[in-house]
Amino acid sequence: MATKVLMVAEKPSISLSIATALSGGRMSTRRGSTDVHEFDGQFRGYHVRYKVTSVIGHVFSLDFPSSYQNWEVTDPMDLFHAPVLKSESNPKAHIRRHLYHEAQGCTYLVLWLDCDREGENICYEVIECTGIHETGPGRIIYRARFSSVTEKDIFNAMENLVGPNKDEALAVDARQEIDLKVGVAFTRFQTRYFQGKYGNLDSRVISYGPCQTPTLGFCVQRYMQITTFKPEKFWYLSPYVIKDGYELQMDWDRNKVAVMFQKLVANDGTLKVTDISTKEESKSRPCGLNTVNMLKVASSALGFGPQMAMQLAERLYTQGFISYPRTESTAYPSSFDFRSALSAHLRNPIWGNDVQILLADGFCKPRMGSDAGDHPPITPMRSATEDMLGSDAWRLYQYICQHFIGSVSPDCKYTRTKIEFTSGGELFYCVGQHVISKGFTSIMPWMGVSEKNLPQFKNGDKINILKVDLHEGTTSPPDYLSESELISLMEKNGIGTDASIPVHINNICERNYVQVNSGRRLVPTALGTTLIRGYQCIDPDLCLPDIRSFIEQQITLIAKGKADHVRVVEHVLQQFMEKYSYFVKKIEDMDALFEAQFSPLADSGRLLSKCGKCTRYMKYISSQPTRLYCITCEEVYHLPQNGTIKLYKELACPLDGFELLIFSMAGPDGKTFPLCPYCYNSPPFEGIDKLFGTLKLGNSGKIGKGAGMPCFLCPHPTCPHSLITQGVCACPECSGTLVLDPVSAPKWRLCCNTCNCLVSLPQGAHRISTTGKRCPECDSTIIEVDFNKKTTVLSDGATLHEGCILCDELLHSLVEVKHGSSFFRRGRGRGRNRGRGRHRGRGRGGSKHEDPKMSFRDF
DNA sequence: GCAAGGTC
Repeated sequence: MATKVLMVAEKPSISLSIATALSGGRMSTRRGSTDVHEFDGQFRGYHVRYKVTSVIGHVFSLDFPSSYQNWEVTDPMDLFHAPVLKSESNPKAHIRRHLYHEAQGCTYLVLWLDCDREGENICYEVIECTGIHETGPGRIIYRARFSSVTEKDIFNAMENLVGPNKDEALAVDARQEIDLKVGVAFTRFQTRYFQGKYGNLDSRVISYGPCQTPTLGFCVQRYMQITTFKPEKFWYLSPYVIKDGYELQMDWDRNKVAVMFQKLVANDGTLKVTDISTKEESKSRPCGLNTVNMLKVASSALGFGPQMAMQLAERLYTQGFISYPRTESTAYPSSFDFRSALSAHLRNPIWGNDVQILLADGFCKPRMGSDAGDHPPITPMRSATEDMLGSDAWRLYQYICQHFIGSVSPDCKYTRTKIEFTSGGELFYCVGQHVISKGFTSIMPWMGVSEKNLPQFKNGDKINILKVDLHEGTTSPPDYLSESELISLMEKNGIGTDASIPVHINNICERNYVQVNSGRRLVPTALGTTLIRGYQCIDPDLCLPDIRSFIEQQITLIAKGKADHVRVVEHVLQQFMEKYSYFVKKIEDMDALFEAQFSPLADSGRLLSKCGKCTRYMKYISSQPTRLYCITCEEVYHLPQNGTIKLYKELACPLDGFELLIFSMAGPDGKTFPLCPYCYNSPPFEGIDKLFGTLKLGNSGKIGKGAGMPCFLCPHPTCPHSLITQGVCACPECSGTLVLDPVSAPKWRLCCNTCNCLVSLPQGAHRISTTGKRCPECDSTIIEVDFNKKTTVLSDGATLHEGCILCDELLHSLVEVKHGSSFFRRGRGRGRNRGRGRHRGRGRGGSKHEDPKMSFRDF
C-alpha cells in the first residue's frame, strides 16, 4: 500500500487550489466536515497517495472552565490566575474528528495554513487533532510556506518544505490568554458595578477590550476636540479682476490676517504680474486594493459600513466574482497575470472599451505597494452586470473593478500654472490646471484633476482691480470622526486586523457607545464618552492605543524566540492585574462621572413584583438590560432578555417567597415560561452537569429558539426540563403547581412544588412539552411526548403522542407506538385521584430531605 | 452576558 500524505489548509477553497495544482486537476473529491481531495504523486522520491483537506479557521478557542462562568460568584480578579481551556470553536463542524479520522494511516503531514502567526498557531491545532507526532530523527510534519495560492507558489512551497514555528504559535496562545483574561475581568467588573447602580445605561454589557476600547477612544478624542473648540475670527482679502472675459478671484498669499491691507490694495487699484510658472504634474495610478482601503472607500463613498461591506465582499468572493477579500497586501505577486485578469472584462458593457484600449495599447504595472505575505490584492475574477449581483453588491464590485482597471492604467498627466501678482505691496496668486491625459482617472472619475482655465498673462502685465472684498470668517471645529478616518487610525495604530476591524467598530455601535450619523460619522453617546473620560481619570493607559501595541510587542518577543511564553504571559498579566486592582480601587472617580450623566436604579422603572426578603415591591427596569431592583435591599436581579415580562398570577416561589414572573420571548411564536427572579439569579446547583448529563446548547448557543429555556427551579439556562414549565399543571393532591422535577433528571418526572409529590412521565422521550389542550376527563393539561430525536413532523414512523398527565389517558395515538407498549399505562382507571405512582419525599437519600420545604438547592 | 482572532 502506498505511503499516505495528509495536507491541511486553512479553508476549503485553498485545499481545493492546492490539490488542483499538485494533481494537475486529476483528483477525486470526498465530502466530509470539509472536502478531501485525493490523488497520487511523488513525495521525497516515493510514490504516495495525497489527501488534501482543510480546517475552517481556528479549530479551538480559549475560555474559562465552567466554574469561573458565573458572574455572581466569581471575583473578576480571580480570572487573572484562572486556568484556561481550549475547546472546539465550532463543535458541530466536527473538525477535530475529521482531522483525526483522515490522519489515520498517514505517514506525513504537510501544513498549508496561512503564513502568519495565526496560521502558525492553527498548524499546532491541526497537529494536535491528527495525533501525528514527530518521533524519530526524520521529519514527518512539514510546513509549506507560500505567499499566494498560485500554481507557481504552491510548487515552490512543495519544493522548500520546512518545519512549523512553535514560537510564533506560542505568541498567539499568549495573545489569546491575555486578551481573554484582561477583557473578561474588566468587562464583568464594570458591567456589574454600573448595571447595579444605574437604570438607563442602555447597554446589556459594559464591555472592555484592548482593541474595542482604544477604538472608542479615537471617536471620543475627536468629540472632545469638537466640544472644547474655541472659534477664532480671521479676515482675508480677495481682489477680483476681469481678463479676456475671465472673472478671476485672487488668493491672498498672506494667510488670514488683518484689515488695514484692504486699503493698501484698494488704493493701488491694479495687480501686477510678477511671475508665471508652468509645471507638468502627474497623479499616479493606485496600487493594489487591500481590505482596509476597500472598507474606507465603501464607507466614505458608497455609504456601506465595514460589516456590511465585508458581507457583500464575502458574497462576491464565494460567488467567484472577486478574489479573497481579506488581505493586507497592496502589492501583486510577480507572477500575477494581469492580461488574463483584464481580458475577462473585454465584453463588459460599461468598461469593456477601456479594457480593450488597455490591452491594445499596453497596460502598466500597478504602482508599487507593500507585500504583507498573506493574499494578493483584491481583484475582480470575472465580469458581471448589475442584474447578476443586485444593487449593493454591484456598487462594491464596480468599485473593485474600477480600482483594478485604474491600477493598470497610465498615470494622469496635467499642467499646473501659477501666476503671481503684487498690489499695494501684498502678494496674490491664482492657479490654473489643464489635463493632458486623463490616464486612470477616466475609469476612476472621482480622482480626476479639475480643469481650471486661465487667461493669457505676461510678466509685468498690469490689470485693473474690479473690487477688493474683505471676508470675515471664523475658524471651525473639525467634524465628528468619519468611519473611514477611524479605519485609518486603527490601521496606523495596529488595532485589529483586516478581518477584525469591522467587528470592533460594530462592537462599539452595538454596545451603544457610538452612533453612526449621516455621512457615516461616528458620534459617541453619553455612555461612550463617560467611559472614556472615566478611564482618562483613573488610568489613561486603559483607553490608549498603546495598550494593544504593548501586548503585540510583548508577544513578539515570544514569536522571535527571545522570551519564554509562560513568563511573558505572567509578566503581562501581572501588569494588567495591577491596573485592574487600581481601577477597582478608584472606580468611584469614574462613578462620579456616571452619576452626573445617568439616573440611579431607584429613580428608574416601575413597581412590578414583591421581593421575597423584604416583601416590598421591586422595580422593573425596562431599559437594556431589563432587570429588577429592590430599593430596600439594594439588590439587582437579572432577567432573561429580549422579551416581555409580567407578574405571574401573583404566585410566590415556594422556595424563597419572591413573586413569580412570566416571560414571553419576542417574536410571533414567542414561547413563555414562568420564573422566580431569585432562583433565576442563584448560582446553578453543585454538579448540575453530572445530574443532567451533558447539557447541550441550542443552535445559537444561547437561550432562545432551539435552546432550552431557563427553568425557574433550576436556574441552569439549558435545563432540558424547562420546556414543560410553560404549561404548569395543578397537583392532583393539593392543587399546587406541578413542574418538572430537577432532582429526578434525566428521567421525566413532575414534582409538585407545594407538597413535593412526584408524578411519573413517559421515559425515553426526546422532548416533552405541554399543549394548549385540556383533558376532557379531568381538565388537566395535555402533554406532547416526542420520541423521535430528529424530527417532529408527523409522517410514517413519527413518534409523537399526546396524553393527559394526570389521568393516564392516551387521547389518541397518531401512529402505532414503536417503543414497546404505550407509555401511558392503561387500565388503571381515570380521574384525578387515581393517578399513578405518587412517591412521597424526594426519594434521593435519607432524612436530609424529609422536610418537604427543604430547598431544591440544598441537595 | 465577557476578549480577539481565524472562517463561515
